[in-house]
Amino acid sequence: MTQNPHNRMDESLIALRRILRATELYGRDLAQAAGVTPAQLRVLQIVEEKTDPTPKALATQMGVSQATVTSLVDKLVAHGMALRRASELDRRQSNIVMTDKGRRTLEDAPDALQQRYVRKFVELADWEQAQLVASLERVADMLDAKGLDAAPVLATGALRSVRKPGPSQA
Amino acid sequence: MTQNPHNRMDESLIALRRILRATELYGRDLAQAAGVTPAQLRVLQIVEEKTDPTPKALATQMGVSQATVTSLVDKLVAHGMALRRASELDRRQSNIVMTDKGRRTLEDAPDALQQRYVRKFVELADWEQAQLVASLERVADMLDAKGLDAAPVLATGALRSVRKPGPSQA
DNA sequence: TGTTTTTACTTCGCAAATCTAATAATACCA
DNA sequence: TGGTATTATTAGATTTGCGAAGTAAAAACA
Repeated sequence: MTQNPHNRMDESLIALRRILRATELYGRDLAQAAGVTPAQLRVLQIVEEKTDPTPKALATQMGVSQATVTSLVDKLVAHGMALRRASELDRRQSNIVMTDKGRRTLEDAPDALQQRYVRKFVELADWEQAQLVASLERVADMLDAKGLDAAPVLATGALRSVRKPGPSQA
Repeated sequence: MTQNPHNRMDESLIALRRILRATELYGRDLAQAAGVTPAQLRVLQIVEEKTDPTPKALATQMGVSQATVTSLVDKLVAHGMALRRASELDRRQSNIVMTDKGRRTLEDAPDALQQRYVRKFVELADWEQAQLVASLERVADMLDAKGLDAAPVLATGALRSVRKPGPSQA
């Protein structure tokens, strides 16, 4: 019965790749619908969560350089979704503040991938949910995604353009 | 006992995000070590798998435009890892052929993420492996990564630079 | 056969995400 | 006070990726 271990290994890798790919593709659509790119959306999410963080804090949380944060924030500011407020405590710093428009974007945006997943997740039986969580955490550990305090939000944030995928798409 | 469903939802999303993130970060290191970027590496993998595919085939498989493939192949050719061979059957087409150097790169490269995962995977008990596969496939289905015939290879291929992450990295 | 359409690939220009390095302002420490 | 460290931005470079336009070859059609 039990199939050989090699098959299983491949199967798990394929499933992982599918997950990665799905997230990537959804990220594009999501960004397209919301008018912001995945990376920008991630900034909004963190701004919401941490309440007016500094660029430094954003960089740390996202695991990117400060220069990258500067450019992402630039775009959000240009879109009127966030603004920079000079810190009074430390004048080197600034705080990124979300505007109403930013908040609206954030509310509308994450629906694509996340809602779909959430919807299906809640349909699962109790034990199935538990099983899934256990498995996912196990895989995450195996991949050694050290203790990043990841927010409960899906969003690759590694995509480039905001357009539709390619021609192909079998 | 059974915790509330909201927690579990969050936990699963967090685990997913960790998986995504780990893959992304490993992709960078991997590419750095191998001298090719994740996207380029993916091309090499497909070239190996499908044996001298056309740019068109690569584009389809990867889900990107032909223009993108052209530029990726350009880089591999520049690195001496692949070359274009004019097709004799259809002179509009060309075949991407891997060089020895390309093959060597491919052999050395995937060790980072994949080996780590593989190593841990094989250590698992039989039933655990089965469980993991089932869970991953379930999640992939939930995310609706439609029938992409993903190769059993991990590689985000959505990263930009080849350098180390940012400064931070809590 | 000759014309039209389709297909394959490349070139070009552009946008986004990132990085490194440099710079300016400020904070902290001794 | 002077030197060092931190914060943010700017500048410049890469890489992935797209679409549009162009070219060449093959296929379809009349």
